[in-house]
Amino acid sequence: MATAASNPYLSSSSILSSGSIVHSDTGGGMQQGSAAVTSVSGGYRGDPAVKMVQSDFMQGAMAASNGGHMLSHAHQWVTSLPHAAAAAAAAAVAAAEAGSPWSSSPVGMTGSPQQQQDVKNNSGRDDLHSGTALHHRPPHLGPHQTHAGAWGSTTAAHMPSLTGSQQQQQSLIYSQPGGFTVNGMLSPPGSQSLVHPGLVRGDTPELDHSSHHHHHHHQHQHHQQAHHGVNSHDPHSDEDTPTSDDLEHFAKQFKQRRIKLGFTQADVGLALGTLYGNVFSQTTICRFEALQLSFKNMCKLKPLLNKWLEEADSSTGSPTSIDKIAAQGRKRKKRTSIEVSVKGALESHFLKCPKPAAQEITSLADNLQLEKEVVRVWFCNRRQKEKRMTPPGVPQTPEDVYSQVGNGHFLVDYLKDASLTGPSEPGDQRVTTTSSFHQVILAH
DNA sequence: ATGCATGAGCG
DNA sequence: GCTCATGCATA
Repeated sequence: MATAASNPYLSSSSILSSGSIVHSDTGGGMQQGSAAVTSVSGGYRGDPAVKMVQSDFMQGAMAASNGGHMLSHAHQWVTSLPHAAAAAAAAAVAAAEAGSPWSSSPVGMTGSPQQQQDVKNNSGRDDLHSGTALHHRPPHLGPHQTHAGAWGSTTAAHMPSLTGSQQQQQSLIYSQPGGFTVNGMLSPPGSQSLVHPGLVRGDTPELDHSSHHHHHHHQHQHHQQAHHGVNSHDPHSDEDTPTSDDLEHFAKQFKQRRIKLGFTQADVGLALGTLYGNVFSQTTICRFEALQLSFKNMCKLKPLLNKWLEEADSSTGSPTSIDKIAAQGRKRKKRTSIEVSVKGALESHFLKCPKPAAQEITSLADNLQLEKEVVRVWFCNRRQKEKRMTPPGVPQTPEDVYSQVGNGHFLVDYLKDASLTGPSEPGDQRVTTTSSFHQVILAH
């Protein structure tokens, strides 16, 4: 079933029987002549070996260098227009529930009844501490360090300097809307009597991570540190603002510990919620470990994860009741799957112009037969991707594989360039930086 | 692990 | 409409 290509944000129109239909789409993996929206193949469900392909990046790069496609596909679904058929199912589901477009729907949803169990369910971990225990009871909690708002303020104070012109931040402070956990127990939204949000959050992770400072990094002396560059900053920035190396190291270590302890990324994300009231998804944890977040974001999460780490290995066996977080409510647009060939085209355009004007997007969308919105979002995501710490397609351990690229820490440098660009930076320099990076990759 | 999507802020 | 943080859905 094609996704609602012609009807993105659904119209509350048709009323279908719901669930079943929608399911056939994703579940069966069957598509009837949909265009770009269709998923290409269903190949390897669970084969870890094959999954690493950085198709997107590589393809794009190659396409660009070759001057087009690297693969000449016989299939040209791109041409077939999904239009009509598409929307039906999606619309139906939503319609059934509420008036609002993406209203939640207990039944149909987009096709996946389950939340997003990820890999975790299969991991041996479940067996270990079955049912219970993803969360460890914090041995200490309320008592110490009760700097209400310390988190936000502290962070806020430093961030601006390193973020430069564009990484304006928004939410440095989180407040947990629903239930949060105090001792590893989930408190219902209404009955969080024991501790008030402020207290929980007052647990400034910031200080935490610094106190936990591990042995320091190694070589690397090239360049300045990732942050303080343009701004008058305190020399000891090492304390509060981690360097790229710090982050890299931490991330690596974190992952290792996590695995050692038998937790999945999802577990951690959930635990963070119970510890701080900030739940994160497997995705985010994963990206953190892979350094695929912005420098700033990495800095923000580090303290939290560090805290979790401490909790995790300190409380060897004090499992507490576990809980699954509440389901999320709203409806989401069906994920559009873009054809490789189309991606290639988008990539080429991106290389030429990372920031196409609205009109250009429109024409592009027209040519590729994609929704304008899809194209727009694609570019947004693509740009965002450029800004991440670790460029796609790069092995996690540069030293091992691409050591020739200077000092093996080229990523760090890349990072610095990216997140450092002073206040006066237009913000497109990253592209330049990355471009050279691309070439480096291609060279191999 | 990652692609496409959502939404809050900020012009 | 962009940037950013974040995540559902998927490969």
